[in-house]
Amino acid sequence: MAELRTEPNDPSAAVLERARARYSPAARKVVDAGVDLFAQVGFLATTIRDLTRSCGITAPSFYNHFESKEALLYDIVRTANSALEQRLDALEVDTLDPVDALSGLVYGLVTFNLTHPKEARIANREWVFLQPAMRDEVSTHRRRVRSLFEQVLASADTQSGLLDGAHEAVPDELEIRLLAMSILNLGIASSDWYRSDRPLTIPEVGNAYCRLALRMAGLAPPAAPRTPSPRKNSRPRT
Amino acid sequence: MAELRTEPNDPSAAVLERARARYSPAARKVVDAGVDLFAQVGFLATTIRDLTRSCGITAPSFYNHFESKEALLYDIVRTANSALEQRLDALEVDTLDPVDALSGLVYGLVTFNLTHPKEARIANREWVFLQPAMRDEVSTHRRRVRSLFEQVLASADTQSGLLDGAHEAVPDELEIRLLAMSILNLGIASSDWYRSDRPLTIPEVGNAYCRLALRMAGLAPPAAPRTPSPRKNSRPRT
DNA sequence: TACATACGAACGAACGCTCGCTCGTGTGGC
DNA sequence: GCCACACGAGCGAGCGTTCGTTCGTATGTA
Repeated sequence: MAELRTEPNDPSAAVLERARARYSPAARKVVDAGVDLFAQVGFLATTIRDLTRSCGITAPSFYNHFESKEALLYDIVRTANSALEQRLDALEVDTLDPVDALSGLVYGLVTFNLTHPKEARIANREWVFLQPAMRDEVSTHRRRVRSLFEQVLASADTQSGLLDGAHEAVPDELEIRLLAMSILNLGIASSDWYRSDRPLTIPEVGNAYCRLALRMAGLAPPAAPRTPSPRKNSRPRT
Repeated sequence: MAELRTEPNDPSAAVLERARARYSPAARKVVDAGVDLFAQVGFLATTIRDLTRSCGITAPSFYNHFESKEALLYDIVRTANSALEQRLDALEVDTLDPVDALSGLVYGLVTFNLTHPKEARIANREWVFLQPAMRDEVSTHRRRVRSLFEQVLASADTQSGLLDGAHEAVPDELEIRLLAMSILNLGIASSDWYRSDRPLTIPEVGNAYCRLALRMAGLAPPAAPRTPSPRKNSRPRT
């Protein structure tokens, strides 16, 4: 079970904040500007001069804080990735039943992406511009997260046979990977349309995506939704 | 109903091919190189010199065929968009029941993206680098496609009340938009993992995504899948 | 208190390079 | 003879980055 966490609401926010404490105040400004610009116009379209202008220094001063433009991207991506990974690992999904495990993963993923939409966008879309060595490391992290989802979906399948892949030509293993990729993409897409000034709160959207993911996995009835069971403190209900 | 179509399998391939007939052989080579490179490394990371080198001409010769690098991107994006739109419009979804309509849209979207993965990737990811005027036009096309999905999902909801949004704080309209965005993203994601040398054929994947979308919309039972009804010629079953 | 030292952080100037793109010219097939 | 299409040369602009230097402040020592 996962009742050990102390943060009541969003542990990843604390993780992300702590990771940023290692920057000096000046470097922190640079990182913030990088997060803004990389998320808004992309890594390639962002110039050092754009970046430094938006935080009140000149281009050369950038290199007092980071080795290169790419090093800044790497810092941002790695920080976001490990914050998400810590959050999902803390769920200890292998101790939960499939419904709670999948719900927890989706809720954690979606609320992370909505709470830190810029960091999430960069981690999801811009990491491909890193050099192969760094990119491979990032790739490993992403694969680890994906395998969390696949593991839960596989155990949901073997434990209760709820997936309906058997009636088609699609093997279970591929159906599971397809499902995992799709659900992960939901989380990425969520931050594309969500705006914090909308009528929905982040927990509400998180729960909506949980129901959606359960339906996708065949773990929830479509027309007569099951009454939600009492939830862990990490996944508040509305 | 939609029994008027003549192409038995993939009408969008014909549409795309016809659209390319307007290019001279030399220009066609340039377009092909652009499709390859824009899809592989992105519009910004592709240089005119990369592009022309890969099709055997020099950089200046490029401008005998296209006004600018951006004009080439615009051509590619617009062609792909209108091919997809023609394909989905031809379904005449408003004459179908919700299950067939949603299945047809998802099947059309997914098989289009898998048949033309490079064009789809460009149309989905690179169009943002166009100037505002062109981008707005592309935006309109994309909104039109999205509204096709929203319209089908809305009619599915009002006709049969299958969506379970009512039991939560999420209004139906937002639930529908969330669903539409999610299903559209499935199609985009599909071309990220599908490789044609895999054991699955494109129609198989298309049907897998159909079942997934139906589950997402609450239009199919999760554990005991409904036996598929006889299908239109535009959506072959395995 | 007073001075020497060290350091974080900023700067202007400029480097080498590549970008998208243009110009004037050559040339081969209808 | 013409014209579509290729070419080499080269443009101005902007890129990421480096360099040498300065400024202000904190700290340690006498």
